[in-house]
Amino acid sequence: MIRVRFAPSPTGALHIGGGRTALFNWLFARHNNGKFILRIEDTDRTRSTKEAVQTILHGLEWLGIDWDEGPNSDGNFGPYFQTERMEIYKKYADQLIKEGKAYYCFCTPEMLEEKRKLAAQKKEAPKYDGACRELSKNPGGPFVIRFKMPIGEITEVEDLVRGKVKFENDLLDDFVVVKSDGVPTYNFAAVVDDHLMEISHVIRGDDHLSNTPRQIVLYKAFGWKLPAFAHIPMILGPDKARLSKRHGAASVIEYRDLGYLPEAVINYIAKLGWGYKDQEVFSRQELIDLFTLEAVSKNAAIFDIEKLKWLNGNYIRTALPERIVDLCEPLLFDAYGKQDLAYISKIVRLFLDRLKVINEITDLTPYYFNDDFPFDEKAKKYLGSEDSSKIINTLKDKLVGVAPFIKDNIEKMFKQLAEEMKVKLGVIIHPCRAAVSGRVETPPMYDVLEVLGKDRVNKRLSKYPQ
RNA sequence: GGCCCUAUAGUCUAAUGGCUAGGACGCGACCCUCUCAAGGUCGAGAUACGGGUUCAAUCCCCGUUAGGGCUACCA
Repeated sequence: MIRVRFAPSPTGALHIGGGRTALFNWLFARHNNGKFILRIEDTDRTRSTKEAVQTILHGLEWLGIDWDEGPNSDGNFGPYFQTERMEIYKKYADQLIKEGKAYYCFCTPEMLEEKRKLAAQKKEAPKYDGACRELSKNPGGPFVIRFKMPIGEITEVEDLVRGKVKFENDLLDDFVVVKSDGVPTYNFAAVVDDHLMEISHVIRGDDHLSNTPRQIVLYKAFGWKLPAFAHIPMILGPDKARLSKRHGAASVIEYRDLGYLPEAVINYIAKLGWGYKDQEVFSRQELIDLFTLEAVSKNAAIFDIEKLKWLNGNYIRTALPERIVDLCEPLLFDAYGKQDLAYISKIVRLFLDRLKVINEITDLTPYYFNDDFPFDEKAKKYLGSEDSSKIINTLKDKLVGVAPFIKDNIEKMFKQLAEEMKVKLGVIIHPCRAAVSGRVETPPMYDVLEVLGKDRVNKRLSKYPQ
């Protein structure tokens, strides 16, 4: 049975990188008819919050990544919050102590900090010196539990993405497995949980590759079977530094709020570090069908917002128009007040080919809602001259006679007028566009006029000198 | 500092020990056209550097450089 897990620590919203780790795990599980488990690693009690748990859950839900076991959907391997598993960790820590594979360490953080500084000065590896390793007497006071790293051995990580990676145990510390407050550290809790939850494949970020030997050594100490490991490359910002808030929106939910569709975000992050032939656009089912760890790339990828935008525009164009209308509606209400829904629907449909991001809709549409919309400098150039005033006046007179006021009839009228005036269509349309929208860029003029309606159009054209 | 990972255009990637190194975003031009989009056609643009192995290296090996990660009583 394939069992994988996504194990975020709830210290903030679901990050793009976390979202992709979740996605790869989820795709791997779904592809193999396995289970996808969500485990909350909240052992950092100072930084973990309940709110963060909720935002992570919402982020996953928005992406459509559902979990078979985890918060709100219990399986047989819970609890799925690490803070609710404290007795379990204690039991296994005690076992290590009893077997002489771990020991109590009474060094204070201050002492350790001092030693680290000294080592740095002497340009030596800042590594725990094993002071408490063979303590005969208990000096009392607070203590941590350290793992007794087997020295003189090589620990090999067999990674599904990177191949074989070797580490010398001697370079690894006697790392802490239980903190002085009795809470296990990440490396210890993850191993205990992954074993107990029968995780078959550990798929996680590259940043954990260097931690893997520490975990393997624990598996060995317990005599447990190793899971398969797959370390996927990191996502970086444009400056090649680890993607973070500094680079703009870094959390999944922010992309929702910015006007991206979840399927676009899924498609984009799936392609970041994974690919299938020359294909760019994948449905969710295609991703499940085609995803394999073998096709995961080894190199870190830079998050490219432009490509995400392109994909998003793509999905907007292929989505059901009603859905896009629904997404635009609250934004337009917010910007321009409550509006007639049928009117909104007509407007949004004019912009389906023009939106890359849903939220752009408000900036594109002020002239549909206000008569004192802003005027571009370029648009002004089409107005004010004697010629343009004449054109607009003539146009206004002709428009009165167009009935019903629909684009086919409007088009006929424009073409007739152009012929009568012996000018090209553009000569009439450009000033008209400027007058009714204040812009030089709009959807096709006949559509715009129809949607605006005869009254509004007439009113706007009337503003110009007789 | 030590250890580990990575290296194909600005970005994401494909490819084989042997064709003009393929695709996508972005960029430019053109077509379409009432403008902007969308769509279509075309174009510029890459194997980090230096050594090997080989008849032949983007691919295999070594080194350098660059970037990233770990080196916490964070995860």
